[in-house]
Amino acid sequence: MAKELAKTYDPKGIEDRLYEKWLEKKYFHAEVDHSKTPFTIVIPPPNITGQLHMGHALDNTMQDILIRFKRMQGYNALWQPGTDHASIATEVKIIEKLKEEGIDKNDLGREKFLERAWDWKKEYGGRIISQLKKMGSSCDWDRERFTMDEGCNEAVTEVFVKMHEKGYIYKGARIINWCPVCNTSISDAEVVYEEQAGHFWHIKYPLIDENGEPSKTEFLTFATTRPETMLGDTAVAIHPDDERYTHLKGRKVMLPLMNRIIPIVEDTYVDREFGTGVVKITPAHDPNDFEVGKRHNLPVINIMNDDATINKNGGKFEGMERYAAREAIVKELTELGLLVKIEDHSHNVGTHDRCGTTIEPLVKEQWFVRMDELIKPAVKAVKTGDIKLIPERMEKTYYNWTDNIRDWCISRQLWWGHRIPAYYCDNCGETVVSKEAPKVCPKCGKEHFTQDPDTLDTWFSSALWPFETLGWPKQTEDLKYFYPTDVLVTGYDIIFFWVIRMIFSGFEQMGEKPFKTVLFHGLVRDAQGRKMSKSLGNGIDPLEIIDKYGADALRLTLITGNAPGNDMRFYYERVENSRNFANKVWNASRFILMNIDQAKEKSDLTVHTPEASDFEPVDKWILSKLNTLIRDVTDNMESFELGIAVQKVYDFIWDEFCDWYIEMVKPRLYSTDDLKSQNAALYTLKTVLIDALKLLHPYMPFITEEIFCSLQDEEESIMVSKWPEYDEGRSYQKEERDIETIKEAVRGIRNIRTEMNVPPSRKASVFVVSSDVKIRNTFEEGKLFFKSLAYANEVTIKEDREGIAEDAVSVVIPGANIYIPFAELVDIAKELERLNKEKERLHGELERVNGMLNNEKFMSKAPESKVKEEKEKLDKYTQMLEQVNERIKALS
RNA sequence: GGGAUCUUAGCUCAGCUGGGAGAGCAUCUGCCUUACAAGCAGAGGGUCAUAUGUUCGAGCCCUAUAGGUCCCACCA
Repeated sequence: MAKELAKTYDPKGIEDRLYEKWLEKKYFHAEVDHSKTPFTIVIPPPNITGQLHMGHALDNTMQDILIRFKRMQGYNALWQPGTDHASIATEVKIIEKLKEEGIDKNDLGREKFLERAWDWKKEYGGRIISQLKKMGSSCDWDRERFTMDEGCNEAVTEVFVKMHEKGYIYKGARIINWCPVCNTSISDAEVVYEEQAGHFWHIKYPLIDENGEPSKTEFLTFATTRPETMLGDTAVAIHPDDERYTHLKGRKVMLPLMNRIIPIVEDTYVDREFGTGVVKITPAHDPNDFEVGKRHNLPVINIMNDDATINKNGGKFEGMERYAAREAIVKELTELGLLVKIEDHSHNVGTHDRCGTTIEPLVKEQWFVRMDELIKPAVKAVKTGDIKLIPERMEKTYYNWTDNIRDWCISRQLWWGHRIPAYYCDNCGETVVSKEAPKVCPKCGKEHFTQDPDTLDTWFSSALWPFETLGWPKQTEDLKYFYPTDVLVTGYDIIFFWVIRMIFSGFEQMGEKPFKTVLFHGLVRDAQGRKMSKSLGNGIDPLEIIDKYGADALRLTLITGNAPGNDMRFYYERVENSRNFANKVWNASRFILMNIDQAKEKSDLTVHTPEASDFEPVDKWILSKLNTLIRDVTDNMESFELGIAVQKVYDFIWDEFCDWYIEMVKPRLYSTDDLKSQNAALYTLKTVLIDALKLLHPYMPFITEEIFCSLQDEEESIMVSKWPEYDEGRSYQKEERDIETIKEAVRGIRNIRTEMNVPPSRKASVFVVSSDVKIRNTFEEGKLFFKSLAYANEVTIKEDREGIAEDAVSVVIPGANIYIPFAELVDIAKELERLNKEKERLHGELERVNGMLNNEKFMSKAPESKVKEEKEKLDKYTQMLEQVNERIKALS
């Protein structure tokens, strides 16, 4: 006995209850099973500081769709979940929280700070997980991991030590990006450039004359956007071929304010066309200058402290904040008459992606990963198609990065993260990189070591995510079975941070790609197309949407109306539409359940598999349509066209199934005359519904499960049911054509009635006239439909139009004329006008078809099937035109 | 400077390998038809940015132009 369903679909309560059930039944859990093919997805681990936002909602919906689809297809589907410690993001949050309590990070000390961090993790780390569950995510929660859990720590140390041994990881003093607010180095990928309005200060340095004194008349003028860096200038550069400055070769200039004599060097880095063709060189504070400095053996003078104040190398400016120093320096230069002019200048300024602070390029000792060799297999994998990126254009973005790869700065001056396994001998300073602290120094034999205080870039551990979560460095069965994973689903915005790093790490550590396919999605933007952000306050909370419309509606909204990899706009009308669809599915199901129950009550009919002969054409029509749908949807999903696939299911359920099939079978359900026919109708309704629900389940897991359970007598779950398969034997071409003909006739009649302003309450006789016996048979079988769908009270099918009122309204469809005589209708002029319009349309069609068929080139070059198609159209339109002409003649 | 991408109905967007332009929302007209008014039946609305080419045939492919968005580089 089926359960009673509520009148409108209310997801509240239902969703949580079903999710609990799934968890209890362990449907999400995957174990190694060699009788099945694995299908694996690792989740992009959300930050423990995180709250679920629309980006997560989209990302996880896509993954859940794929996992549920593959699970139903019989794969051993594993969705590996977990969270990311998110080094800097979390550290910043904790510092903020400490600040509220009036505590300074440094006063607290490293150990206590880390205690607080772990407390934070305990408190908030689970929050996003519970939010993912609200989305319906079918992750294997028994396998939940954390990038700083024991196994991941082990993996990170293993990789660091191994790569150091191979020379891929090295320590060196190089120019790095420094965030003076976060007090740490950051990688190139973490720098975002912002167009800012600034100035160009044209400054001149006095040349040194033959007496070794600064000249009062000879100067060298150049322009800079950061005058304060002059304190660290160690040269001025010109282009070797610049004729304007040939006479200056080998000479020196006086660095004002510092009173330091610095050389003029020649370097092709200088662009002669730009500015005055002269560049001041500050090796310690500019990446390009650093390179120039290396080429000319220039000293590197660091003038800045870590907090971006001027240090002791800045002379009297020591202690000043960088911008204050800039002002003071410009002022002094002006007083000295060395400032030539100030221009407005807009330029790109590097800022820290976390905090927006302008970064300072500084020379510091840091740990780096050498990239040139590592990247090679990662490039090859994409080039050869071993790893597929969807959409394909992402490959260009990928190569753009790999072609210009630079060494990766991985050390961070932070506390929350994996501490670098490098130890320094307290006695002789020897560096030892090893999994554990060394007992004695290999160099001096002394015992005391201090571990490097720095931690690793958070992406260093997430780069290992696809295999560390499966047990690596242990050679587990899980690893052998589930690796490489199948699909990675993520936003295109972290292709450099994460995707590329996972790929080269996979090849380096595992000797195998981490995943076969990367499915990229875009950003979810607000209704105006702006990025959702905290500062704008335009973010929409997915949990609020779930609360109001249900997780299914949210999921459907996020997955439709958007091409892969494109950004999408989120607005409420779209969610409402999804919610309405959920309700549509709900009510169609309710209707079917009601009728199954009523058949039982009234006729003691239990729905069962009918005899083949019990099926009516309309049953075969919808079964055939469903069959095609199954094939198309499966194809689309297998090629990751998730939005297209669900759109087809949507259209099928709403248009074909609800608006046509259900309406067409109603008379059979309401009459108890023919139980065989009624059974066939009920059986078809139920079968089609169940398969449609299955196709829909990956997208809308909750509502489909709820209905599925109501339809099944035994306790089951749709999520472990079998994915429908295309069945050659269920393709009914003739019935498809016949029902389409009837639909066309019904639509024609409805159309005309509306045009004639005939109210639905006004029933009319309908005559179908066709000289073709096959068409007459089709209509004979479909007679009933005109009564229920086209307001007919009587339907007559005839070979000719004898006996039908002259002034009857008519609809011309291919192969038949349909007449509706209205007693008082008589606007013949209007009817003629309509027929003439139709005639014109048909003329147009014929013109087009004839154009093609009379074109020799078309006939010789177009594929046969296309020619045949057009010939059939020619016949059809010719015939229809004749019919219309006849009518016009009769009425004129 | 390099690259990607977009320009399709009033709005937001689909349109997969070239073969008669679609959806949702909005608008207009009828309907409380016993699953659903979160619904049903209909209607209007598009020289698919512009220009060239390739092709029997172009929204789709080539080239150019205009405008928008984004990514990378960072000329001090």
